[in-house]
Formats: sequence, C-alpha cells, structure tokens
Amino acid sequence: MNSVPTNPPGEGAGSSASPSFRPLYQQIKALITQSLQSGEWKPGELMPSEVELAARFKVSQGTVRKAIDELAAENLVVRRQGKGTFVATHHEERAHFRFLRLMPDEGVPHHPDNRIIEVKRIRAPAEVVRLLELKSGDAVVYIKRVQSFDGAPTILEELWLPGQIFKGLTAERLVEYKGPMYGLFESEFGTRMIRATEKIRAVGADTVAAQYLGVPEGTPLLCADRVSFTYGDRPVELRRGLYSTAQHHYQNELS
Amino acid sequence: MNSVPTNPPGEGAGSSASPSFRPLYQQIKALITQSLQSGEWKPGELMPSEVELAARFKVSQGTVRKAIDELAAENLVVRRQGKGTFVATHHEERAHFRFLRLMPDEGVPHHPDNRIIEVKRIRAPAEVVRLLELKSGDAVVYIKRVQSFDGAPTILEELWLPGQIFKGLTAERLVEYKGPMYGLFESEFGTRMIRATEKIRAVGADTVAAQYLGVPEGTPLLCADRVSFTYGDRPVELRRGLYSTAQHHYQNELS
DNA sequence: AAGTGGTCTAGACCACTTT
DNA sequence: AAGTGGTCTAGACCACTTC
Repeated sequence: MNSVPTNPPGEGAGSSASPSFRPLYQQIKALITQSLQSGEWKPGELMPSEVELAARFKVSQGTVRKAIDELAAENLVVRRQGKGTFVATHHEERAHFRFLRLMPDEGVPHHPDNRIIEVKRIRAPAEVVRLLELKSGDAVVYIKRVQSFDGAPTILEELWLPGQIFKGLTAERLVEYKGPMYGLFESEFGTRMIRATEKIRAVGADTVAAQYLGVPEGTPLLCADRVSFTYGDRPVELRRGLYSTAQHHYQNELS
Repeated sequence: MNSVPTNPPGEGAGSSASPSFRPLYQQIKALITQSLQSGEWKPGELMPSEVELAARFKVSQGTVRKAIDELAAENLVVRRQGKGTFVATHHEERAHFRFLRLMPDEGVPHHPDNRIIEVKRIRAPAEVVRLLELKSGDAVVYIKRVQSFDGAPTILEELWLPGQIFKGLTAERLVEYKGPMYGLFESEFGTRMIRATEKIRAVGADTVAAQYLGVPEGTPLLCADRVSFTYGDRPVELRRGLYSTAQHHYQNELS
C-alpha cells in the first residue's frame, strides 16, 4: 500500500514551499507509472478506478484524473467510459500501426508476412553499445528479417536487443509467434516499448538488400534507424529498417 | 459579443439530451477557434484572460480552461504563466523547427539559406487541383527554391499555393522577406498553417535535382510530399521537397 | 441499480509576471 | 498589490457499461 505523497514540508493540498515545487498530480503520475513498470497491473488489464486510486493516494479524484489524463495522452493507459482504465498493450489493432508508418500508396494498410532470416547472439558492436547504453562486451540478440506485403518483399530489418533482457529469444519463438513483435516482447520478456525515435535517410540498395528486396542494386531505399525506449526512457531496442518505397510511403503527421 | 452556447434543449450547466450531445468545453473551443480564424486576436497577440472568456461565454473558468488546454495541445495558442494566453505564431524560434524535420547528423540545427529559383502563376495541374481541393482551371502560385546549410545545397523544394489566397506573392517579396516562409504567409496573406501530413519516399536524383543539389544523377534522395492545412482543415499548401541525406537526416518521434 | 469515466461548477490557494 | 495561468478540492450530474 502506497502512502501519501508529500511536497517539501507543506501540508495536504495546495500548500508547498517554492523551491523544487512539483505538482501533486505529477507525483501521482510517477507513482502510477511505477506500478505499471513493476507489473502490479499488467498490459491489457483493468486498473483500479479513479475513486480507488484517489483513496489509496489520499488525494482528490480530480488530481488522479489529471495524472491519468497525461498517461493516456502518452499511450501508457487507455480509458474506456463506463468500463474503466486499462493498461495499454501491443496486442491490439490500434497499437499495431503506431510504430509501423509504412503505408501502401493505394488501398488499406494490412499486416505484413514475416520471414526470419537470422537470429544470433553476438557481442554488441560499439555503435550498439553506445545507443543502447550497454557495457562494452555485453551480448545482444541480433535479428534479421524480411517483411512482405501482398507477397512483395518490402522491408529488410535488422534488430539488436540487449541479451540480458532477451534471454531465450530464438528463431523458433519468433517464427511460431503470431502477431506483432512488440507483443512478444511485452508478453514473453516483460519489456514494453512506449516510445521511439527514428532517423531517416535515403540510401542505395547494396548487394544484400537488393537480393532480399528483389530490386536492382543501387535502388533508392528509405533507411530508418530506430531506438525504442521502455519505462524510464531506457533504450531497449535498436532497429535498422530498409524500406522499398515503390508501392509504399512513410506516413507522417506534422502537428 | 458572443452569447451562451447551448446544448440541444437543456439548461445552463451539465444538462443535455442524449442524442448529438456535445460537451460544453468543445463548443467553447469551437467559438475560440472561430475568433482565431476570423482574426479577432492576431498571431502573437495576447488573448483575453480565462476569467474574461468565462464571463463572455457565461461558463465557468474551468470549462474555458479545458477548451484552451486542447488548443494549446494543438499548438494554436501558447500559455505563459503569469502573463496570459497568446495566439501562436510562426515568428518564433520554437515554431521554426516544427515543420522542418531535417536535422544535421552532427551539431546543432540552424536556419537554411534560401535561394529562390522560380516563381510563377500557372493553372493548377490535375494532381494539385485534387490535393488542394481547387476547381479545375484555378490558378496557383508555383515556387521553386533551394535551401543550403553551411553553404551546402541540401533541399530542393517545389510549392503550389492557391492563387486566390496568395495574390501578389512575387519572387521579390520572397527574397526580401527574412525569416520562415510560414511567417510570411501568416503576416502578409492571413493564412496560418496549423497542421500538415507528409508522405516520404526514396527516389533517385534526376538531372535537374542532381544539378541543384550538386550530387551525381541517381543519388538517393528523400522525397517528402507535404499537404499543409489551415483552420477548418482546409488544405492551402502543397510542397514537394527533395532532401540530400548525406549529412542530414529526417528526425521523427514515434509516440 | 450500481459502477465507471466524462463534464461542469465554485471556491481556494499557489507560482509567476507586471505594475 | 493586482492580474495571469496552474493546482487542488468537493460535490453534482451526465453518458456509458454491466449486473
């Protein structure tokens, strides 16, 4: 059972000292995030109601509300009127396309077919050590795969995952698992991706890429370097995707 | 002076009929947006305080607050504690990089040098008619320019703007205007871009692009097709950018 | 009918800025 | 001191879902 959060010295409600002031609702938000991270409520599960949380943290329902509002805006939880608040999960239609921005030029988006090319454990290359904040010499799981839409190979991807976290991740488990990879990571390895950054460039297909994607060598491809983060902004995935943009495009909203 | 918004039949506060229910704060938000669109408060200006708006619309301050909260989240207004709420403008540092996602691989981003290549009025091509929702035969202003970073030409851009709105937009005005183009559009043509969608592909540099960007023909380039919208989701700009990604990348956040 | 999130209000006080 | 946005509370009622 958690107890009352406190501002510097101050009492109950809106009173607090000036320096290092932190709103109550942000403290509540941090406490809820901790519970999400620790797995007290698991992805897909129903969370305690706002009234219950207000009682538990000894604050008003409005304060809990504001905390949850922000968590919902960050896609950590999902609110459903009349039902309750649920922990977000990658096992949902709506989540599948949050990290897959490649859309068909015509027609509706649908799920790709995956073909695993290679899975192995290696010592993390220097670049991977840096981006995933590992220690030199740490092991990583390396994955290489091709994704096809309507039978046309479109994405060639390489992934690097911390070996520490993804112990026991084998080609077999990847192949037999149905659904998005982030769903597997969430369910089987307790690691939920909540945010990512991508750097995108145009490159020419090298021999290997040309072969896997079935295009001539030198064909312009989109190259997306992604770093994904879990709770606490810890980087836990590095991914390099090569996208064939003959019949697809990378869709982005500027707002 | 605006008057009280009303839900179907219901009275003042939270009472309303079930069908076609629309929260009060969304109605207030719509009214405020109208005032923004009509120019009652101009970009960069101070808006009436929450208390004033609450009185004007005859609702509680909390309801106005929630309306403004959403407008701030959509970057239509900017709140500043102790000072007030201001109409957002493209004449600010913070706004400059909201629509410019190309970042240097190393070092800090800075503003490009613009070189206007061509400005002319033409009949809108079919594709432009479609995307800008014009009538066949309507005139558009066509602009072609190159942007350089540190003296290196990096972006070759073509723009198509509705001739109706952008009357009198000449090469001279573009050249003499200092600052971001969206600032010019906002100040001189009363059209504020508030949102855009981009479709990104990898293409090979054609002869023209190769020449302007100083790269060999066939060099892979990022091609970004942008449609920008003003109030009411009206499309008012079409832009095709070719980005040289030798020393830059397109930065994106997935969240 | 009971429980959930969603809206609306009224009032208090805090943090920040300007006068 | 006065005005602004920001936080917090308490209570009422609404819309939606489930029992």
